[in-house]
Amino acid sequence: MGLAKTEMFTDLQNEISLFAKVFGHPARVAILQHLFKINSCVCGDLVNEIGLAQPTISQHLKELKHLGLIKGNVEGTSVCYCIHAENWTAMKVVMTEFLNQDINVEQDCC
Amino acid sequence: MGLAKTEMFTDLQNEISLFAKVFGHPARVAILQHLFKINSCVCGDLVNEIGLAQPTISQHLKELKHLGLIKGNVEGTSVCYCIHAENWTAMKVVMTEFLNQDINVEQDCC
DNA sequence: TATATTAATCGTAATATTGCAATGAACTAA
DNA sequence: TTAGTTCATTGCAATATTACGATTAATATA
Repeated sequence: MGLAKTEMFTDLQNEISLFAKVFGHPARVAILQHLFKINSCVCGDLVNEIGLAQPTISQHLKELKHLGLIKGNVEGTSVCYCIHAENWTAMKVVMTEFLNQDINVEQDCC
Repeated sequence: MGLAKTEMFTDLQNEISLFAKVFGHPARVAILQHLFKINSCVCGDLVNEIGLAQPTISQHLKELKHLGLIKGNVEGTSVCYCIHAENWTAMKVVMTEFLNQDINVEQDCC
């Protein structure tokens, strides 16, 4: 099928999985790391930095933008992409809570 | 292609994306939450709890086990699955560092 | 031994993802 | 206007993922 049955899960479970999915490709991880590193970016830089073709980078940027983790401002012929700080923080709250589920658990069973 | 070009990324970038990918499906998120909640589990419970067919749950468990986030002990005819505490902690270190990239960044550019 | 239970595996269908060449759209500069 | 630059979109091929029915393997129980 290739199609997740999202209707049988909670909104939170679906939200977590959507954030995780966008981090589930090394190119998008690399793009985000680069944006954090230089704190401002245009797509051309990323093509040179990462090594995938321009349409491929553009597609990954689109997915990051769709989730709100980055924003892009047109500046002449180029586009300035950067992290969306508020949305990143909001995402971090959700993901951190998921990752920290283990803190109140006593012991594993087996 | 459907095939990530992992060779052009760092080990850390690939590691992050592999962890994220396994969280990129709500069923696996739900399985992990359930395992944390009851702190011990057999597959049959998960089938009832989550609502997907038994082979589907088994497949998701396999992926979680493959990454080391859960472990399964055979107990008679059933299998006791639980969180692999050490590996979960190790994963959390990697993912938390990735999520906290924003803490030392001054301001977004646009 | 025969039957039941539990979970893994196999096989397959449907859909999603990844990657890129080709093209297009928007702007800049000569 | 014409040519160049930059990035988005389209279209397609290759591969991955998701889901489940059917089956198998392993164990338990009558």
